[in-house]
Amino acid sequence: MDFYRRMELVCQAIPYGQVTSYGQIALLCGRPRHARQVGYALSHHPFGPGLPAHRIVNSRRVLSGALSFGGPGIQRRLLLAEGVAFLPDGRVDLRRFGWRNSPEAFSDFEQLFAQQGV
DNA sequence: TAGGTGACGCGGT
DNA sequence: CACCGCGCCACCT
Repeated sequence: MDFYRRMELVCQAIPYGQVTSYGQIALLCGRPRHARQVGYALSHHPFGPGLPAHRIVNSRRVLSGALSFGGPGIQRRLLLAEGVAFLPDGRVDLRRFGWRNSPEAFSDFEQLFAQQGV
């Protein structure tokens, strides 16, 4: 499905050391209200290696997919390795590491999708 | 075809 | 804030 190919393009655009949410990925894919599908795809769809899925957290800033990275704490370790800091309660500090998308980002992705035929 | 299931999110309390 | 209910939607029985 095109949605998965769009997801791959968007996820690969998440900057090193930054974090975003399932809903934001869906939005950038041009599919509002598809946050659950992003989560579904990450756990079922065979994306190639190197897809930075660990940079995606839920809107509560919690690492909900811990068990899907091969064990508890793996996602946290990957993020710490790229310099992402956590709050005392264990949640991600989105204020400092959240991926901010400029309004132009949406049209930029639309252009990329068209160019890629998805 | 109908019903259940989530790596989710928002609005109300 | 935290907690809870409800809406969401592609997939899989």
